[in-house]
Amino acid sequence: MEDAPNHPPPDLGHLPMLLGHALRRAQAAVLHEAQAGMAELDIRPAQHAVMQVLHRNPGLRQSQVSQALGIQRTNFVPLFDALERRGLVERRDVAGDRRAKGLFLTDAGTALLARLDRIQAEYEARLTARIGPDGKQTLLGLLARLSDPAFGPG
Amino acid sequence: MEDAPNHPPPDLGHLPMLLGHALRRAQAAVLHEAQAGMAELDIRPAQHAVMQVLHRNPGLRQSQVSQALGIQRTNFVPLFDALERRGLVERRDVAGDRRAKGLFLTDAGTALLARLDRIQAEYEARLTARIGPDGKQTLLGLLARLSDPAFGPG
DNA sequence: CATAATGCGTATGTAGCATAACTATTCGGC
DNA sequence: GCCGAATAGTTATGCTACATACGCATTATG
Repeated sequence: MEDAPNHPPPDLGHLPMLLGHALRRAQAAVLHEAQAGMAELDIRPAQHAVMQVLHRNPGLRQSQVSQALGIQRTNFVPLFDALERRGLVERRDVAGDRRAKGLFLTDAGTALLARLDRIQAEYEARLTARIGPDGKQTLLGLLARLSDPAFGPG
Repeated sequence: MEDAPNHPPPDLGHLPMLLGHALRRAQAAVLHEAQAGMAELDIRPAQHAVMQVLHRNPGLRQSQVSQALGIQRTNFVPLFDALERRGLVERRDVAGDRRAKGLFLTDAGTALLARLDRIQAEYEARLTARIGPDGKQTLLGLLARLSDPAFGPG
């Protein structure tokens, strides 16, 4: 027959009721959609986020950007290197502290960011369509409380 | 001073309003908590899930288990190998199909699973406490709709 | 000025996820 | 019965994410 072999779906027990499991699956699905959209531009979501932060905060130090995004300083380096090799961003020396590097978007980076933002808006809209605007707000609130216990019932 | 340097928090723009971003952070936080609980037993969440499925569905094939959990067949092998080396599970030949292997928990595996389930219940309760039982149900519903578009508004 | 702390970078290891290719076995059509 | 397609499992490999330890230059502190 079509594609329904003798696979009676296994009994997953209460696994679908576990937050970790549901989160993992949802995150995988969403990530997949995000990557599909940006794959043609060869930019990963984390890199896009970096570019967005730099657009609003030119000159930030690496440690500030990576901390703001929850990326480890050490893993930030190759991620940013790849962007710099493509001429989308650059490190400039900081006046007054010769250790630090200020991070900036180039013109090419700013241009690409505009395209990325448009793509992002599209799939964000697709996702929102699945749960409705209210659902999205509710979801964001719940996720924030899970991420950061300090959020309380806010 | 303590640990409040001259870091004025960067402007993240609408990044916190993005589902992908919020999901990634929440998933990282929850995964961290899960791993912390099971680290002492040297079992990872995916392995625990496999054991749970086998407990309810003894004799399942590898492809069925991995498909049910959203793991690729190919990555399932080393994951299961590790469990088998520890004597927690086993592969048995299947009558009627010499290609297939039926998967089973051993007694040791069943015993360990009980401990894992208890640990899991604990941190699941901790997580639920952060958002309330209603919040959890709402969250699970929204995540399911994100994961699987077919879920519709059902 | 010696020492600690900071900002950045390198090296390394592990886990997760994905693809291609292989063996053994079973199935389908003839 | 035989041959090609499909299936179950496995191996090999690469890439990304994430974590830790360490080193180097520079700056801050006492």
